[in-house]
Amino acid sequence: MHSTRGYDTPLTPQIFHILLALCDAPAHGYDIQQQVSTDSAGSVVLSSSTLYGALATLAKSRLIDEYNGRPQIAPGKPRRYYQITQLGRSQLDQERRRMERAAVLSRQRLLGPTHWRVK
Amino acid sequence: MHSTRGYDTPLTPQIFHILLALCDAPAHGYDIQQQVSTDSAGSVVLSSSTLYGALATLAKSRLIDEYNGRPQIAPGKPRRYYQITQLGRSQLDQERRRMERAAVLSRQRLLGPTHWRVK
DNA sequence: TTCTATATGTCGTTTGGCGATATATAGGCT
DNA sequence: AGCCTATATATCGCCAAACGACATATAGAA
Repeated sequence: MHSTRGYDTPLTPQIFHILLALCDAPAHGYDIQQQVSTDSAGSVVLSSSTLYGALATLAKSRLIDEYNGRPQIAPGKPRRYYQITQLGRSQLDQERRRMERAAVLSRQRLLGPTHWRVK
Repeated sequence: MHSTRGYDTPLTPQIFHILLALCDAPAHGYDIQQQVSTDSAGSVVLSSSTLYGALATLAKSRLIDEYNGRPQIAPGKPRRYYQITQLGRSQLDQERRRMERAAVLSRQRLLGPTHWRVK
């Protein structure tokens, strides 16, 4: 019950980019969606179903915290804000290390060692 | 019909590492499993169900080709070998570019610009 | 002969990603 | 006023991906 195994080990590209988008400052859903697109140069485009589903799971596994922002001026639906936790940061950093390593390996193997060894 | 959407857009870490493992030379399943573990420094460990399932899907979407190797010496089950295709290489390279960009961004945001800007 | 490593596979379940759809507000254009 | 687009949040249901558990077979070392 309530397992909440939470996101662990390697993060999916989608989850990685959501956490990356929250790295500098808290944001609300729509902001995250835009940020992910620009961060990934258009290669990761989150549908709203993916986005809000992922945010709910991330909150349950405590990689992010959610809270209500005040509705701007007039009464209306309060925006929901999300911020990354310390746990979220460490997971993101772990994934960052894997990707850095993987990027180097794939660069060597795809482009050849010629591009690596200088002079 | 025949959709087989095939692996596109961003690759999952698992699929990425399988393609990476096949980058230098063709290999059989068990080799790939070992290679992925070492390539990822233990952060991606493929169960056999994930491995062979993914290999079947990759073959169907033509990112890899499969063929039977001769059973070594004595008669026995022929090993199944897998090799990456040109399409597979381009998909891997596309993902490599995304990861390189993402690695730089996350490094900056996690470690701060201090580590980036020199002097 | 027992144990471990090598080697390949299936089955059933859970989770993740996403298209379709719904709702609501704000601002600009005609 | 009527319409369009962007902003903003959310649910439902489908399908594919990931994985634990299990099954099987060979070869070599202890």
